Amino acid sequence: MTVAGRTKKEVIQEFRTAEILEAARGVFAEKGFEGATIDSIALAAGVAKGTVYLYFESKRELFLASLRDGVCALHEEVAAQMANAENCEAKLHAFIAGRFLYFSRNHEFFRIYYTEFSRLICGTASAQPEFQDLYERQAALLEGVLAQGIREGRLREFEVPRTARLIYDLIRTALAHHILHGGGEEPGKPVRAVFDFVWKGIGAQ
Amino acid sequence: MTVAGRTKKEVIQEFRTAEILEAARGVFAEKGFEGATIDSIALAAGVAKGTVYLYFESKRELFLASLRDGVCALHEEVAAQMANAENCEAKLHAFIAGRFLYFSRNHEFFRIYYTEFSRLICGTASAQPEFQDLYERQAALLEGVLAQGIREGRLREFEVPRTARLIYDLIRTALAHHILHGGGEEPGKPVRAVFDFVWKGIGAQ
DNA sequence: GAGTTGGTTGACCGGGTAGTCAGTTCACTG
DNA sequence: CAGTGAACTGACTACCCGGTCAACCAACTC
Repeated sequence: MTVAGRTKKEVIQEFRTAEILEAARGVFAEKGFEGATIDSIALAAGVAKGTVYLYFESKRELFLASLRDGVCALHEEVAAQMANAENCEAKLHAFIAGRFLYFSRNHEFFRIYYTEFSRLICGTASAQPEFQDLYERQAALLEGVLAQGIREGRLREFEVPRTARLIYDLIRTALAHHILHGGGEEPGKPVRAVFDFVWKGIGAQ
Repeated sequence: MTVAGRTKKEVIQEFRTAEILEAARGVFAEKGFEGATIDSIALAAGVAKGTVYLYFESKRELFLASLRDGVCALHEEVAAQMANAENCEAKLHAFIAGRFLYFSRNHEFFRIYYTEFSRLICGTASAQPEFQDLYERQAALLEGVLAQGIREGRLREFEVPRTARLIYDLIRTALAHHILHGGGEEPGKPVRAVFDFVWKGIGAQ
């Protein structure tokens, strides 16, 4: 029997998968990859440990799935907002503000995102190659804006890839402080601080 | 019997401590805290596992010791160089260049430093409270320069603590790329890139 | 060279967890 | 309502690793 083009089996699978993924996100966020146990994820999802292994091959695979999920959503949301912006200043602002907005709505995912990117830089990521891509897609978004800005004379001349990385990492760490220590401060202030810092630097005039 | 005011016992203890610490630094750098095992550290140091526990209370304590060591040396070196600089621009430059120089000479320590600071931000540090201090001492160094610069009209007005953190983290991530992916590029270039970015921002003029 | 002292060793213990699989449940079918 | 099998369970295995400690040297003393 099928409903709306999906068999019962598919519906159940989808439901369980989502249920386990959500639990995993919470536990991984709280405990980190090593600290999280499959038992605790199963408990949080309200299923037995064995069930987790019916839907995900291994702990690592489960972790990756929850990471991929979140990063793809982030990328799409930010890319859409940037597409709406007209000039490079607005696009850069959208890049920053979009991230702050997304993670304000996805607090717990931020911990996973942050630690995994730190590890990526360090070469100790659980997900080296699978994840390098996701990083580069985002960096490309930013590099495009910077290159455009220089062509248009709106930005001074600098090495684009290096600077894109600086900005990218700057946003990530600013986000870390906002999300993890910001005590619910609304994102307008840090967004402005980051944008001003990037745009104007700290020098007078 | 004593030689140069130190008993034989003290000499041996000092030697062993240094030997184990150095091995630990290498292994922690390569594998991270969880990935490193006391067995492998002992092997690298050329002693038995039990011996490690004669000189350090626990794995955690050993990790902390290797961390403290390096961070204190870094702090002193940078503080000294900043003291030599005259105006706030030179001091800021010394803060950046000093770090690049120190870690160019202490590659493997950087991995430990970097991951532990990332974790500190995340609240998953192995060394939360002991380490917060070290962070704050460094941040204070930077905040002092910024406050001075604003008073003197050399810097535009901004929130000092927030901006100090931005700069601090910016340097850390730039260092990460330089040390871990830079392929031995000499540090002059990234130092200039970071300094210019901080001082002038990316906007034209 | 027997005795003493103190640094060193590595087999062992206990606790913890990723992953497995034989057994159970239960919705659905004929 | 008996039969079937897909979904689920959780006790169990195999392994790993931090930390301990009784036994083992080796240097030094008398």
